[in-house]
Amino acid sequence: MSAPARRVILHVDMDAFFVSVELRRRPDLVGQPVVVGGTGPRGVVAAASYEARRYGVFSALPSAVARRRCPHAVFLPGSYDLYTEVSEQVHEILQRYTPLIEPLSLDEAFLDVSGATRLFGEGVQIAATIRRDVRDELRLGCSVGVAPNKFLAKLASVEAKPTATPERVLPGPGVVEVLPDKILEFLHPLSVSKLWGVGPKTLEKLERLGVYTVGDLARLDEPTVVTSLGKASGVHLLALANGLDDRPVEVIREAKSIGHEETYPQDVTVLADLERELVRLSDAVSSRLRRHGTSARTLTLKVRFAGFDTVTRSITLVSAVDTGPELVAELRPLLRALDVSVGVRLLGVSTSKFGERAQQLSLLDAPGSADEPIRSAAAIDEIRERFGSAAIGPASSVTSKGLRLVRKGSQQWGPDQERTDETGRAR
DNA sequence: TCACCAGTGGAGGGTTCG
DNA sequence: ATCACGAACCCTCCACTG
Repeated sequence: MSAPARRVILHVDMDAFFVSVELRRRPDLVGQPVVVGGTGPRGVVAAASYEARRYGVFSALPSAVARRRCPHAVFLPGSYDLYTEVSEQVHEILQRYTPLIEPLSLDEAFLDVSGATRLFGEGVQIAATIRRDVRDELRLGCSVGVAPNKFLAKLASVEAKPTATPERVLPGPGVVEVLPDKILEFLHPLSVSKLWGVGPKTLEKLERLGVYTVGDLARLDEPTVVTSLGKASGVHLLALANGLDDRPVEVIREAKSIGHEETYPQDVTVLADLERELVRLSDAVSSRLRRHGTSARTLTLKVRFAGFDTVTRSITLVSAVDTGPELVAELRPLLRALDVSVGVRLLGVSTSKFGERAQQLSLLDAPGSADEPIRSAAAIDEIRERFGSAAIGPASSVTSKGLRLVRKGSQQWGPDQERTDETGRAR
């Protein structure tokens, strides 16, 4: 019928978010290289100030490398709860301009402001207003991309950002718009690696086809691209290369998997220790499942060995489960089937294929029968709710030596300095 | 009985993103 | 010269069904 209305999409991206939040309470560090992230030898950088970026420090870089590149940088461990809180404050500001917000992470969001322009002005005007609000009210900087679709808005926000060269930090324009009639002009000169979905592996494949820029890709025919990249990825990337992206801004995205994984300060070689860790992880994941009011049919165990090679082992059940013991019962055999003698650096538990827990059909469900684990799990959840999540842990997460294998609390960017040697025993 | 086909779903691995 | 964590999505292989 009628042509689809032209969309106005914003991509809002906080500048060096975690670092900027820290600098609000450490004004003495403003202008210095500051790094937030894992502090241990196996940690990674979560965020780097633009001054640190001058030295080639960026997020996901191993902390050990970052230290070498920028020894005089200030390293901070990071406070995830605070970032979550500030992220919500940013979200509240965005809410003033549209309810159509799709958070991408703590520091990024898409906004569909197509219906807001009459009230608040054109896209760039809304973008500038948001930047002003965030700066004045939260003392934080952000960059905004404006475009007819999500993908172009994201590329535009990159152009809007400050840049760090070895010599200095250059402020960015803050807001960049890609006008509908300038799309290909903007897009085609860009390196194909800027496309959303083109990582190192895909880039290699594309370069084998002689593709270096987005324009090069746009000139290829679909069969060629599909043969090289597969059906789904090929079709999608080709559309992007032509500036086409009709994915809507999705306010609510249902989680499709819930999991938890941890890297250990030292490789674990003792199966019994890993089984204890399995109990801990299963307990944590099942608790989150219940908090989401769901249960899972597919359970996946992930093991990263000392040599960094990684395997997953999964099992799909007939009916969904949501308690720690149930997860452990299914996953332990999968763990035992692996040879862990080389050492394990990471263990993970993930759940997917969510569904309702199977109803108890039996007429014989006396107390102490099949639904008992459900009730005790609910009781544990209630205690955690009231006294904090550290209040209860499975008894088996305490080793025979009475030592917790891993600290409580979140392990967001890798293990801290190893602490098992407090006892004088490395192991 | 065999070969093939289409569809579905599980298992395992891989890639990408922030 | 080391490499986190959480999640989404994709691909390939395979078994099963009709």
